[in-house]
Amino acid sequence: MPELPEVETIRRGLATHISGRTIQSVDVLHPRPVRSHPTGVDGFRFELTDRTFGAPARKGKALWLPFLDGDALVVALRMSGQFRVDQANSPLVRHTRVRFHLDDSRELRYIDQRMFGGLTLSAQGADAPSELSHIALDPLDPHFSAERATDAIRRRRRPIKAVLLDQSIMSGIGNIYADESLWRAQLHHSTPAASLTAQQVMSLVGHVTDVLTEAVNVGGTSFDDLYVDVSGTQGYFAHQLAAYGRSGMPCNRCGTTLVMERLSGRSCVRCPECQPVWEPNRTHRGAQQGPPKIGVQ
DNA sequence: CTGTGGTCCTGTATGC
DNA sequence: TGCATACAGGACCACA
Repeated sequence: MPELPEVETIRRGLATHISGRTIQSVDVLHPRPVRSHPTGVDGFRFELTDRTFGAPARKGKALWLPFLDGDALVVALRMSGQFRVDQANSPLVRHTRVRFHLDDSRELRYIDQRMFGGLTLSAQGADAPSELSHIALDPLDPHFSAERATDAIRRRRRPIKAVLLDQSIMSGIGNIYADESLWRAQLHHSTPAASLTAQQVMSLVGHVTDVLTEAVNVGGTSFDDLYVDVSGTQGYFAHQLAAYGRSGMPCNRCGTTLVMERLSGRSCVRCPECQPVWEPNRTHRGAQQGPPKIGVQ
């Protein structure tokens, strides 16, 4: 569920609350989120105890919590994972799965309704966990290059939305911000990425960066309690969504009724007027001409 | 390299 | 009210 803005909001919350804190003990309330740990639930509890958190980090939607000893806890929140930092004796919210008892009479709690997510101990992963090496830079990373991302996107012939959702090309985007970015760029989700001009893709990458930045600034998008920050507070970007969740409502640009469609199982909301179906050989070059030349000088 | 569909889970909304 | 079905912010896998 959480996309980059939500994960970044969580990361910032954790940075202020758990950096420098030592884990005194661990309770695993459900084994599923710890399924990747080779020595099981008991091994996980034992190996996490007595470690001290450094500064939480993020790459796209992936989060990791470095320990001062050089290892890290890699977190995949997937659809419904979240963290809370609460007083040790405060009531547990529903679906609390793992509790880390800290040395300041508070607890870091991992909550996950659907449990698609999980926690993985990464050996020597404090700086750059190998588990995340396949994930590309996200648009808010200081080393991100819009030009390189544009080249990588235009090398694919798949539908542009599928490319946006592919975390190995450019990371951080999920279904919400993909629809928002495509609406801003006035592109249809099925348009083959390779059929777009460099200018169009540069513009799209710019819109992606803008949307993610604006969403981070208001704490992400909350529709319900499935996404809240580490204090339980909702984000406010839902009020600014132009496409996602607005099918049947008027387009903010032209007033046409937005429609919902599907692309390989994911819902897509678009404006039929502003984001028309892509036709080969209409305005831009066809995908059959092959990928653009890239990386030349 | 593509696209599709199933899978991991739980909960909610909708329709009959 | 009960029951069945579809769908949900993600990502991985097998398969064609």
